[in-house]
Amino acid sequence: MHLDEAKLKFINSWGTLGSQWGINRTMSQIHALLLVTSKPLSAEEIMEQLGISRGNANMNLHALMDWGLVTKEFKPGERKEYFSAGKDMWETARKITYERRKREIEPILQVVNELNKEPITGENNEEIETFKKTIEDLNKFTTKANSIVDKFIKSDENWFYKTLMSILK
Amino acid sequence: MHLDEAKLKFINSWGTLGSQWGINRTMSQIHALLLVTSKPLSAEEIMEQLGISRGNANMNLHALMDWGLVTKEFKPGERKEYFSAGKDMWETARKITYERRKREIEPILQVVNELNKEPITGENNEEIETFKKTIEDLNKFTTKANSIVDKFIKSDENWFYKTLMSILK
DNA sequence: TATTACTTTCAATTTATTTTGAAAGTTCAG
DNA sequence: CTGAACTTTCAAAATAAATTGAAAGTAATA
Repeated sequence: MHLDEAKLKFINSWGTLGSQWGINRTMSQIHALLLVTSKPLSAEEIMEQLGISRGNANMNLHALMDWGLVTKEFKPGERKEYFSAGKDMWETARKITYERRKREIEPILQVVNELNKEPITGENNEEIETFKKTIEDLNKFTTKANSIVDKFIKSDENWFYKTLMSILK
Repeated sequence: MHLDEAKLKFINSWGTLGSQWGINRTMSQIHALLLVTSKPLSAEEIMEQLGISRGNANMNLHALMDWGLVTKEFKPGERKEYFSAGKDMWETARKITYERRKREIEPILQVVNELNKEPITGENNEEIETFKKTIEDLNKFTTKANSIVDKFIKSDENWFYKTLMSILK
């Protein structure tokens, strides 16, 4: 398969996946494009290669920089900004995990913690019990999941692979 | 806080979260409602409590049954269908993980495996190398992640907590 | 200061997703 | 078979999210 075709295939798949993750398609596509391109690209080049507008490119490049997945670079003597994606998969995964935790786990913990503390009043005792039990279980589970993810985010690659091996054995 | 208020708060938060996960809001809300209700509810009751249409309730109840999070029940002598959510958080998490893996990890693996096998042709060797390296790394990483998740899905609760403790220590 | 070479913003448009509700379908009791 | 009690379907409407592109903003240089 020719490189251009392969790149395109990768970019499109990554884009589709992103959207199934609640990440917008263009953002993932830009990321994919930068991942498989050896040299930094300018906004122009990205717009052209993906066929998107300037505004769209700009917004999503900024989102990618917020996530820490893409960095801005300058070429000496040039005014234009160039962008490139970190190529270390381990770091990339960590950063994505960090952002997803922020959006997916932390909000659960917040609500569930709050509801878990508060005393619940009402007439129907069975309902109250069910409610309290559900919230309590959810709280326990989420807290554990959060710790694991946290450990992962803070860990280094070697620790991860070592631990992983011991789990999978 | 009164039970009704607490339930509402939980249902709304769970709904918002769902949507940040790429799961539709109503689906999560129905799930939340059933999670905190001790007795099975009919479609009517769900429609009424969440203020949604019959079609919407029906579609999302089916989605929840597809995920294995909700089951249909019949009351003796009644024609109506009643629905309730499994209350075991461990099982619930496993089922959600299973579905998410299907949508999030498997498609990456498929594309990346395919691209990894195929020889890449083209003029620019540096670009080809970058491409191959990225795909290869991604393949390794995703394969590992997939194994872990798989292990989690197939494991039982005790194994999980034990392993977890050893990781978190 | 004015010009040039860019980047950023955002209201308007387009596209995608969700929701509705009425009609069609099903099942069962009589 | 018929009607009642329900469930399912799906085209149309509503809502939400992403995208555009032109105008406004910024910063360096002459």
